[in-house]
Amino acid sequence: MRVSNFFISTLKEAPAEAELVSHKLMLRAGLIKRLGSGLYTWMPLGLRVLRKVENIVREEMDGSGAIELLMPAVQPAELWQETGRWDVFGPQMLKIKDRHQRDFCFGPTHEEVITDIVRREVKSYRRLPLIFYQIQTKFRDEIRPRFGVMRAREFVMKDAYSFHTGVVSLEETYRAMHDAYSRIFSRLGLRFRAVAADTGAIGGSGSHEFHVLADSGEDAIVFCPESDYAANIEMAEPLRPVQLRQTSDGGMQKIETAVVKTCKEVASFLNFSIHQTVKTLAVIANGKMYLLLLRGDHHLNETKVRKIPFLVDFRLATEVEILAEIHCLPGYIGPVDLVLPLVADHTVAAMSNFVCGANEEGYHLTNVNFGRDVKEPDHVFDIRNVVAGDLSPDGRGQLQICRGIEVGHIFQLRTKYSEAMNASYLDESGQARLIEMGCYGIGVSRIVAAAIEQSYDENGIIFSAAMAPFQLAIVPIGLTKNAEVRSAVEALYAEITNAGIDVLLDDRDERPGVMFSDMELIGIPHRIVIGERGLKEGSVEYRGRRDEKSRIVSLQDTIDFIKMRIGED
RNA sequence: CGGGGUGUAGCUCAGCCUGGUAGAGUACUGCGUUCGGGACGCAGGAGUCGGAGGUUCGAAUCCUCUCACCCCGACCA
Repeated sequence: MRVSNFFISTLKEAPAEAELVSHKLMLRAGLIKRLGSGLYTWMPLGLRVLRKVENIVREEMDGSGAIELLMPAVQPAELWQETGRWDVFGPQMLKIKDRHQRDFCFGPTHEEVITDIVRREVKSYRRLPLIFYQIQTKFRDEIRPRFGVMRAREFVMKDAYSFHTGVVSLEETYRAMHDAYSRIFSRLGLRFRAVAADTGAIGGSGSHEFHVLADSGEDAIVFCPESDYAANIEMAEPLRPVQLRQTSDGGMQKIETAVVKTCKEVASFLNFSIHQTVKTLAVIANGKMYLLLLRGDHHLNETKVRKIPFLVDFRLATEVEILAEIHCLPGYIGPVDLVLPLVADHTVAAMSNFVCGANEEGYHLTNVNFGRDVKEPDHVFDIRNVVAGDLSPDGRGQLQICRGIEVGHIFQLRTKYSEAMNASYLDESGQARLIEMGCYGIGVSRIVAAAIEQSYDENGIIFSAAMAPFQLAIVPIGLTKNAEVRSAVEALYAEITNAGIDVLLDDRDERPGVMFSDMELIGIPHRIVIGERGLKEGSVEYRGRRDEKSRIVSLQDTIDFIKMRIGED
């Protein structure tokens, strides 16, 4: 491709709207253009990158036995009403009406449509298992779209759905998808990690998220360097404490702490470690108040709490409710002398001689012990987020936490949709059975942003060979003025094109600095410079995008050298 | 949805406080000089100052409303 026949539009300065590195670079390199909040045009250069990602995804899906189809982006409301998700999905779903005032949505996902297809098409166990997938534009009306295509409202997703006669077959395909995803992200040159994930309302037995590792990631992921344990922070469980309580001789004491409220403040005010403080959260579930007990430095994990049967619909109590029930302001609540049910985190249940609120404004209690000063917790659960240093649940080391960008998610759906939509097959004995299902998503457009987030320098994007819009840039010096340069460039360009290498020839009449900067900004992995100076010696210059310096290559060897360099990617 | 901020040329921004003919850099067009890391000179095109209403002889500037965009938050006492 010649630049003169293509379209590149780079910017020296990033538009003010962009915050994240990848967002800035994608705009500066002219990969994307913003149309509205969370709506982006993929410019020709960006589209090439997107297509490379799509094709790798497609190859690996095809190679895993998945069959591509393409479903409509616009879906009738009736299907969503069947599964109850028309209301459940909420404001994230873009609902639209046609001219007859019939309800539709712009598909945020396609479980309903594909299940509808399969229930009509598949009647016999002989047709199963089946895996369908598509690569398609989705729309989710995000609360706050941000970071360019990272969290856009309209985005490209690969979504796959599998159908099975039983769990064994489902688990087999689930593993095959897990492996395919690992191959996809490896081929794309990404540093990633698969982590156990919460199945949420969908339920089912298994779910994994695939995260590209990046400090700017929106998700916290927990892993154990000593073992292969890795989980989303929603899911990760610390090993339960085994140490026994050691009740001291000293009795409980009430101490004036005045305006000091948070555990951190109280700990430093009383000169205790924050590890000796307990914070008490008043929550309401089913119209009843409960007290959740956490160690001062720990954070409540809402997902875990909602898995406790009587706290499924919990919410934090309001100040008014707390005043009515405990007669004290938030900040000074404690479990002592209250009849409310106590739900303690495992860590708290093993604590002794701790500090907590005195249920009186301006006062806290020290040296508090379960069984002596306060009743034993009514319930003990894991209700907190793990922190770095917690022991891994497999007992094989300390957990660490890092940031990730979720680019893939696989689910064992089981029969949630087949049941709601009555998708069944006849087994060998002629009996109707529900189809077991799995679903598997990849955020194709998000991958582009995530990859940049993971690989850039002060000059711009550094694309892996697999994702780069072009493999090689040819930058001629003096193309229009020097006939020798022109003929050498044309000859090499023809040769490289014939060799099937994706090459971009910068045939603009620009100064060299402009061309160098642009080719670096857009992240092309390899570059050849041809100028009068080198041609006199019968040589050209080569430089890899990550290289410190150029190296001289003889003109005759150029094609072989390039093939070799690209082959190393 | 709550809080904060910003809307002036394709992009980055000044001008607004203290009302008086709309600016710079960059990008773009033409000519010339340059030509191995985002050149220089001269000339030029380009903005109903987000929109509506109001105050005023006069509004980018003051007031009211509205829209868009960005950031933070949306339960962690």
